[in-house]
Amino acid sequence: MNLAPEALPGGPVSHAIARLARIHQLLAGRLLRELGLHPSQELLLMRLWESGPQRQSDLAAELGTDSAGTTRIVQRLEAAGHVRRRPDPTDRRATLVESTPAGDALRDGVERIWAQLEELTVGDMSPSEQEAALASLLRLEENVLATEKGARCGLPAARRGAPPVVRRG
Amino acid sequence: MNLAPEALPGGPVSHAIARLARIHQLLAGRLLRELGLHPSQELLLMRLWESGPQRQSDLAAELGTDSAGTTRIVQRLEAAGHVRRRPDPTDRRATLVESTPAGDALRDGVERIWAQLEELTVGDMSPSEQEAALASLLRLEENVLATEKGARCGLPAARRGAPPVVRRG
DNA sequence: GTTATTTTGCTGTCCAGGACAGGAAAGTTC
DNA sequence: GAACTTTCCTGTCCTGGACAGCAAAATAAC
Repeated sequence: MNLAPEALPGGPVSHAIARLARIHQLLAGRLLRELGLHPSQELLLMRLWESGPQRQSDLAAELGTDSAGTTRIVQRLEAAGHVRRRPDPTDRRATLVESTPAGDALRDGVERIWAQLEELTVGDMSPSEQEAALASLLRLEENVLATEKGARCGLPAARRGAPPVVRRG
Repeated sequence: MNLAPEALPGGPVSHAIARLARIHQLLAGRLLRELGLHPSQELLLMRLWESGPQRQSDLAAELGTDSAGTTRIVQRLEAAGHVRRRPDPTDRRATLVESTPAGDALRDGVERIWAQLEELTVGDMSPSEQEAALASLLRLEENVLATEKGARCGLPAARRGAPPVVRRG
């Protein structure tokens, strides 16, 4: 735990991640709006396309939100006809969420958006540069994920005695 | 404009960015909550600490939000006493936003959070790995930023004839 | 078998924030 | 002086995060 190893000439990596995160999500969100999808809605749909019907609790875990938030995202997608719910035959508490044909119809558009984003992001980089960037990103993701999941080790368990200072604007 | 160069074995870089962005912002947001700051509030404060008093329009540009959103973020920070506004002597339309002593007092905590985040994110990486990751991140940020600013060239100018499909949950 | 506990999902509430429309005031251009 | 632009504000609508509370179903304990 070397808390201040040595300063990198380009600033902390976390700052670079944060800046890239913000700008990338901004851009992705704008592109996605063409399809009438909000980022969380698109993310949920992508999980369904990748892994088939999912229980809401699993979707919630993957989205990083609680069950309440997931419920509403699913409700909106359902109202739009992109998603359908059916009871889980093995557990009558649970509901399985699956993409409808109308939802599947969005897939081409979504993939086009991602291809566009990919071109804008790494279009001018050589294959080896792209691979290096990808390797770094995966490594960073792994680390953050380990913290997020395992957690409780180095983390001060945020949200304990944290007074909400800035409220009620 | 080679739109589909070759598939990388680890998936598109954009997907990796999106995943890292989401998980990193989630983690950063949780840590920040200890200080009672929301991500945008903290970002705005950091800009003030870095560059001194700023006009709201400049802050809006840096945050990527419009003037309305910036107004409210500033209002909340002002209500909490972290920020003060004073008229710009050179332009009576504009207001300069600056950090108050109470706002400055948050700086140590914020930097502690970032150091913690840095340790969790790159703590197990060698200096050369960190430098490589940073270089990749800066390169990606540069590309996305170029799209975001210059824009209008390859971008279909999102939000033109984009029907909001999923609403009114 | 009955009771307690946990899991799962829903609703309500509060808040932050993104986007849009509209408007007032100050500055700029003609 | 008139027209236009910039800067900021307000109001409105929507999404989403977080929390509390609740009902139904499943599981564990007795």
